[in-house]
Amino acid sequence: MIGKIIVDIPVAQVNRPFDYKIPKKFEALIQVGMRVKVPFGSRHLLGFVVELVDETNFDGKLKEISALLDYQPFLNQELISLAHQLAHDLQVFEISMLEAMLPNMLRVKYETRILIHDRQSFEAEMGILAQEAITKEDLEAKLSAYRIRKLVDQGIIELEYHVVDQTSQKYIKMVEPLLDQTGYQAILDNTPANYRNLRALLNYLRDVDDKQAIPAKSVMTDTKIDYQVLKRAQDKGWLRLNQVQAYRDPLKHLDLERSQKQDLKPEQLRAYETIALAIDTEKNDTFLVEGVTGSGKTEVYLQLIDRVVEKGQTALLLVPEISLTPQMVERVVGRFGQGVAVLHSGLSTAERYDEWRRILKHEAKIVVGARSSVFAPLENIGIIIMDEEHESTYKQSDNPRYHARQVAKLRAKYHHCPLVLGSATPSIESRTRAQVGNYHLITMKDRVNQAPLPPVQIVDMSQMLAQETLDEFSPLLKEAIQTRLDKQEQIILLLNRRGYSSYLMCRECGHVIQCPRCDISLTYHKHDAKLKCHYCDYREQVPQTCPQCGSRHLRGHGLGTQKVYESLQSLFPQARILRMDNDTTRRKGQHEQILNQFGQGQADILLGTQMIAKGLDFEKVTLVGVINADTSLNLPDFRAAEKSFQLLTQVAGRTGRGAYQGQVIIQTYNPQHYVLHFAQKHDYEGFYYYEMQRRHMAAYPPYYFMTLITVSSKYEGKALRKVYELKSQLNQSITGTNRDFILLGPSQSGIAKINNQYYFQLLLKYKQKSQIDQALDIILESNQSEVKNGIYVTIDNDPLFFM
DNA sequence: AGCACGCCGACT
DNA sequence: GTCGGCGTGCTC
Repeated sequence: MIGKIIVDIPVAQVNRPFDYKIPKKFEALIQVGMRVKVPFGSRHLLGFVVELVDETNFDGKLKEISALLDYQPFLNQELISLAHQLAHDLQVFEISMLEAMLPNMLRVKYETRILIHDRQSFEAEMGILAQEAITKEDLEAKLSAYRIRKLVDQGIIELEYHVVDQTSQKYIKMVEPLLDQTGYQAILDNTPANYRNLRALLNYLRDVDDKQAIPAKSVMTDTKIDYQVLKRAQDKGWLRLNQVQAYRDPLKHLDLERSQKQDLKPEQLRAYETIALAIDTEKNDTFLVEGVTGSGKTEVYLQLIDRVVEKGQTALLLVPEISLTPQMVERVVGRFGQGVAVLHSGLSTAERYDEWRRILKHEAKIVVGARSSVFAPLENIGIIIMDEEHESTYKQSDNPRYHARQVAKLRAKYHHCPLVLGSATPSIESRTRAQVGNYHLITMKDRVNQAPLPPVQIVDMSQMLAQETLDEFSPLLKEAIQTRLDKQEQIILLLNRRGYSSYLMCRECGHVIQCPRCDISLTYHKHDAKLKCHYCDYREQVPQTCPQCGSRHLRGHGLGTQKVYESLQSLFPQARILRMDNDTTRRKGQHEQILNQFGQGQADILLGTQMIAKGLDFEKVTLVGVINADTSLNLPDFRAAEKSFQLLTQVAGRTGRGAYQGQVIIQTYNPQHYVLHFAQKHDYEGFYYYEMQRRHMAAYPPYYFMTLITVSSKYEGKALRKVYELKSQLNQSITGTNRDFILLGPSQSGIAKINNQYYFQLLLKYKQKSQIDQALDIILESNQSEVKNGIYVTIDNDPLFFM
């Protein structure tokens, strides 16, 4: 028996399976997906079994697997194959993909221990008496590598390589009563009064309601007896003590209020039935559910999951991290009880590991979680649902840069099950797939509570300049705030502060200078007073006056929450204001705490960055104000419009949820911008068609695929040399075979220098991924040698963020 | 990634 | 002859 093993070294040279002999004693136990310890070169490493075969092509002497680290595999065949596929698609090493799938607890540590065989010679060499345990570091500090090797050769010491597994399980002891009420009473009657402890225990056992196992700990505290007494009781045959694996149950504090099925409204019912048909027929269809905020998508999801579970299958519900609020979790757990595993970033590594094990043991049939739970080891999946599918948090921002949607698609295909993508504002890419018929489009236009979407007013802030009142609040917004304060209703104020790069805007006409080639904003570089394009490296001098209206009021734009908070306080001294941004939510749980405070009416105004736009549902909020819509509109990113539209639509959806009529006010220097025009009318479809024209004209996704290649180094010259080298390399290897291909750059990254590293990038636009795959693989491989020179190259297919 | 192996130069 | 410092290439 031969095992094909991927070893734990993320480099190109060993990015393939290695064959190992399986010793007889492991043959019955070993399975694909297990972690094993293997000798590799002169050390021992962790490896993953990816295949078990009978023959090898290797014409050397095979080594043997030295240990199994798991009793059962943590990854099944599906996930092993998925890792292989994704490693290829994402241009990462297979081992990186495998490790990204697993809970961190399954990572191992490597330790080198030193065994001293000839203590006398060793002490003579060291010049001191050897301590009991000497570490490799101690040794290396004292002796040169040459000397150490000599000692090993002479057999004076031996280096022992260990792979240290970190998994731990929590066990608790349970007491299982073996007799019934009369049985215990009978024994009690025959037990003398001086056996105080035994009598206490018998009393306790007699009165236990049902004869289910009870944690030994609670028996002991309730009866004030110790463990020895329980042992004696076991010997007498009164009870049985069991060791049971305990889970660190992250849900145990939740007060589970059983939530009931709600009746579906006609639109919901239609969506439900369409998708249910795919569940029943096990059809791998993708549905894009385009439903306005409040259209009751979640209820549809829950009922679909219910149907899947009834059918004996499992379900995966993906939500953005930020939506994974206690309310959301409660809603799902409340409906399905303990059969739900919840995976979110708030879990400790141990808790995550426990949830993972519950899934493996089929104790959890429904998984709710953020991005990485797309790898949950569910079997026989009947539906995968991805809520808020447009959210950029579904894409991992560092290697492996997978998008949960891409993974979900592969898994749904494997399981022959439907994939449901839900959003009020679908990503342009997904909406396009629906347009061309790859996805089934299901639209939900009605709000469940029949409330109309709130009216949106747009305020032109450039008018403010004339009035010499350069503060952040227009008269209209001020007045609207005052009205709500008087009526004791609540207000949400959005301060748009995404992105770190600055741009230049005319404060009189709102004009922002664009790249003539790329149709995105130019970025303002202070140090050399230039405007630069981050896609194609177009540059120009910063103009003195606005090219559109001639005004001299050109400014970089950016407002801090603190500053706005202070203005707000001085304008409305009586108002109770809560601030929510990265500073005030850094600590765990602060985010929820602020929301709870606001929900309980402990504040009048919630002022915050994008994070307040998501998923809040507060009935008394009747005013939403967007203080500066421009920031996100002018990001140097071709998706700036799309992101802005999503943000504005989302934040507008925070009002008018209850019985009260809502109102939305958006302040901007660009009142004529098409995004605002469509956002005002809550017109996603209109926005979609307009945006598609723009993408078409400027050759952006979904008309072209994009890949971003970033080169970084401590030395500017090295990075520059490399990036030009890559450019000519790419031009050579691709242009010949495929003319439908655009290579932009090199350009400086938005933040040219972070952590003393210089960043440069190339942007590839192309029509067919297969035609650039090879070129990218070559880059990945050659890049290996460059790491030694301090040059780093990263490849990001379909980048969501441009620095 | 580590580590062995081999070649070279420096120093007892 | 002994030691240490690199560049190269391999790991089932």
